[in-house]
Amino acid sequence: MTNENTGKGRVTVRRIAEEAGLTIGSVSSVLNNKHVERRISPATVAKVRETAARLGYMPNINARRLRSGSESLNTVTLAVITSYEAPLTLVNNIIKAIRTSVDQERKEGSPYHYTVTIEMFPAGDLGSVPGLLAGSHFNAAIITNTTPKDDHFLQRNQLPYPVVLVNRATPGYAHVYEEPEIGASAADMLVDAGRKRLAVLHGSPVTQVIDNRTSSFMRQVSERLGAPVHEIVAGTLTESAAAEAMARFFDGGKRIDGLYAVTDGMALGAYHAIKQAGLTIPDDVAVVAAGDYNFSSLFDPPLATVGADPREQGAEAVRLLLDLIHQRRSRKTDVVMPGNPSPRASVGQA
Amino acid sequence: MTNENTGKGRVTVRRIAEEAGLTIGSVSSVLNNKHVERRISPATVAKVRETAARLGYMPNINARRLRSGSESLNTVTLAVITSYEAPLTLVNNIIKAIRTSVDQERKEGSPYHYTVTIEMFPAGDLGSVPGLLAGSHFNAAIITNTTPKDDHFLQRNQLPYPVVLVNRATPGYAHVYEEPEIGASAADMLVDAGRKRLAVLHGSPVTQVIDNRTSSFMRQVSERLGAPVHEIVAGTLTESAAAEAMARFFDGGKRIDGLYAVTDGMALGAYHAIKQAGLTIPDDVAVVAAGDYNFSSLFDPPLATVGADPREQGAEAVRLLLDLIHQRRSRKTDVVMPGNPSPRASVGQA
DNA sequence: CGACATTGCTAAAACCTTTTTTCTTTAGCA
DNA sequence: TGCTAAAGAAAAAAGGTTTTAGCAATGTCG
Repeated sequence: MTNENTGKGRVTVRRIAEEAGLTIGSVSSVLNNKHVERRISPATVAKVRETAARLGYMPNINARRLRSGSESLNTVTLAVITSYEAPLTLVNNIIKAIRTSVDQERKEGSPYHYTVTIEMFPAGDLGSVPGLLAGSHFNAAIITNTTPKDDHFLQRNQLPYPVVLVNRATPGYAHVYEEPEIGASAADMLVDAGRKRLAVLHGSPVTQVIDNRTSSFMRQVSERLGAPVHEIVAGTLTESAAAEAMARFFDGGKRIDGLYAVTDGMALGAYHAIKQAGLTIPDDVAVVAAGDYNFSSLFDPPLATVGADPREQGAEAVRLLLDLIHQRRSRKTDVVMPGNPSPRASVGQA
Repeated sequence: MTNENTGKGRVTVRRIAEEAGLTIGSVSSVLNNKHVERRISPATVAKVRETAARLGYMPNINARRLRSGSESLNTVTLAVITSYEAPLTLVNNIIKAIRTSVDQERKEGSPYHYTVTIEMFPAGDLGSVPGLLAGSHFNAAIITNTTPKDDHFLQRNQLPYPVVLVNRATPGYAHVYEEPEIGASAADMLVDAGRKRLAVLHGSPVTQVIDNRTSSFMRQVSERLGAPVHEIVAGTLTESAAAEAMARFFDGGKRIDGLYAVTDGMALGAYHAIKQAGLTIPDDVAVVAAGDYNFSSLFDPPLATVGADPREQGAEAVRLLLDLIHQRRSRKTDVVMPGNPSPRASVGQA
């Protein structure tokens, strides 16, 4: 049984009321299971239920929340906005950080309720997020995994609500971003370990963060070695795409002794391809990656990383956003996350 | 500058209007940047802006969405509900599946707009999710990572809107769950490889899925070997907790030749501990895990898994939910995901 | 048999916005 | 001066829902 609502717009309580020959109020009482206290007769209850089911009634959540409860008065809607293609690990950390902070506030007696929504956009098309410009869908947002194109969009259109960008700095917004020189630190690790023939492994989408990691690495290598860097480009930022790209690279007969992967997930893929090619880490190829996961120390051999702790980064972004929302201007408006180098066995360090 | 709203309830446009000696309509025009077309004087614009900023105005999103746009008429709010403690990998897959399905529908001319919200609850306290019983916050939900306690809650309180449980089957709900016998398949893999001294590695929270994986493994081992199974319990379901628990186990002088990890992330932790202990995989210890990630084939050695593809599982849950929402009853109401065994090197198979 | 409850429903207010319509002032011009 | 036009702001309507107050008919009881 498909619903019988034939094109006359969405089914509302009013529509049900008309159809059933009743008042909006009575219908509402039944639909909210208040028919006992409101003394609605069983026959009426049945009729309303039947009609609602037949028409495929779906309540308008906005109207419902608007009307009911002082609770709605203090509801703040937060959006986490990310591109489709990017890995969700950072988003996870942000979501968890939001829920943690919010619960904390709650315990401290804040009257606010928070709702968290997720919006995704095709990389480069941030503008397609509904309600983004008007602010009609949320009160504040954390935006991440943007491409340079998206950042330009943000610069052209100043969003009229509190926003924290987890990304490269963009004028006019609060932001949290990892120290830009982590690619350089990675280069240092490899060069200091005596490696000469280096490669960088990256892929699409080329978000600002990825671009940053890549370019600072290449710049530093060029500065210290004066040698070119192999650029190995995977189709996506996934582990398996990384493995494939590396395998292709080795099949091409190319040889390197040091590799920088822009995410540690990609490094895992690279590990596999390297071992597959009969090479050892770090003796034949030293590997270092930017750290997104928190378990790269469990790789075999433990993976050297340089990078900001993504959990800390998520927490910092949320802290910033809540400060903006509550107009606590005492706090700073942007945060650079230090990229702690963790030299580990994959570059020959204990 | 903290906002000056002193406890008189939330700041609304009305409040701003009073404070500024204007009408609601004028205030609204300014706040929506319509002051040019609506011919509001610059002085008034400034006054409104100043007042809004001073009071810390935050628009009521529900009221805004209710009023503006036919778009709001066809908005469906979907919730993804999960426990805090559980890993978000399944949730990721669900979110991505939602966005994909929804875009697909969109292209096919569906008039609906979808909003996705995330709700989290402390494991065992599903009831604390706001709006859960009344359905006042969303039109439909996918609920996952529940504990047995949560499932009882769901059974006692039938939720008055479409719900898909990603979990063990619960009467009265549509559900997607992985084939219950995957623990048994894992046991078979280990026993068939000639392993006799087996252990299972799990941790909190003990969701239905985890419980299922564990108990079917133990049952099958007991049936086939008649021998007891070591139960190694990690603090959480994370990689590092798994590594620690395994290290403790080995430190206790215990010896095993086969291990079943309830998630492949935990298997990664176990790998590390096993190698740390000077043992090799699979010669000394064969390892098999239930597959949550999609890169376990890149582990060293490639990890044997039995498990449902989490991407497929997410997609299936979303398909089910949309069917329920649109009352397409032709489709089935529950789905059992087959647990495809992937024997790999970690159990001595190519 | 009149006061009073109970039943089952209707009517209307309220939630907070946005948008459209209407009204009042002021300015411009002949 | 008398009229029109423009500017600026007020007023009202609309959006879907829940809840409160109330009304008419019927039943109960002293």
